[in-house]
Amino acid sequence: MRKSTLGSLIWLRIARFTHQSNLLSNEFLKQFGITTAQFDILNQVSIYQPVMQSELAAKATVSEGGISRMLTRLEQEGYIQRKQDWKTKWISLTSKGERKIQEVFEHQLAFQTSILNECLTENEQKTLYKLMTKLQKHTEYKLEE
Amino acid sequence: MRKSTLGSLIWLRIARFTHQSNLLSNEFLKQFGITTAQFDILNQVSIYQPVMQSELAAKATVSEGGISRMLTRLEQEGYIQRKQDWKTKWISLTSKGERKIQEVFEHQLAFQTSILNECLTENEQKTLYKLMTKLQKHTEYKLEE
DNA sequence: TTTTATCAATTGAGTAGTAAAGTGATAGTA
DNA sequence: TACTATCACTTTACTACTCAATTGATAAAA
Repeated sequence: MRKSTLGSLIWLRIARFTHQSNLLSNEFLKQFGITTAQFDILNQVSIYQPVMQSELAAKATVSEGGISRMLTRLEQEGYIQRKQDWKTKWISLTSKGERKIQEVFEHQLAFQTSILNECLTENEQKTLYKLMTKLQKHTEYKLEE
Repeated sequence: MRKSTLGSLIWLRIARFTHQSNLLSNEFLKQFGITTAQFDILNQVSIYQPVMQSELAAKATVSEGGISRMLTRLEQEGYIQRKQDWKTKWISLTSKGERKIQEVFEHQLAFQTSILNECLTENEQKTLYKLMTKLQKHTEYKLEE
């Protein structure tokens, strides 16, 4: 039918996993009234706050337009605040956002950990982590070119 | 700061890789006048044609509403055709779609293969493929529950 | 001083994903 | 015959992503 290479098969597997895990994650996060994308942004903010929008966009590998709109929504819902300082808006979590991210993070962690533990041994996980790190760093480098 | 498990770190790595590889793929596919999502659908159609919409949605793990709109666009651009047979629409590629998918597939294959080859040895790729397959099959099973 | 460049953020148009409600034809049942 | 269920698909309303054009303020140059 159609010839493939090991590389393209890996690519396909990862794509499938990601798609499916996103469905699972979204379903899981629904109980917290938050989407996967929103969780990612809140998580980044909690790590780097106070952070300017453009920097946050780069950290989350999202376009500036995208971050602008997401933050507008997150601000409306009271999870983050934007402090305008000259032309820069400094983003940080509100206490509501702080509480939300803490709560979700605990559950999310348990959820992801259990899925991995259910199908891979600790050694396998170590190997997978090592290989995925190599691969991810490489695409990161490719993107910067 | 924030505690993590091996499982959650793997999850994060894969998410990052996927996000970045999507950016790369989209950029790459732009020269063929097609998006990543469209390529995925055309690829599935080429494998399973003639296929009904709902089945295609399941194969691509996309909602029925989503597939409906995507197919409308792909039909407008002349890549696929929908033949109504009672209440079912049978999807297949036009010759234009057939040519496009062939052309893109060759390049896409070379592109993905080279990225993997640039950072992992053949043995590492074999291991990664094995581990990712385990993980993906597991989430697939989880989704069906 | 006025003009121009630059920079951070926003906005507009387009694609893509979801859930949920709506369509329209057929099949089964009262 | 009429009523209801079901099924495949479409539509609507929403979030989220892209790129490209725009805004608005300040810094640098004429």
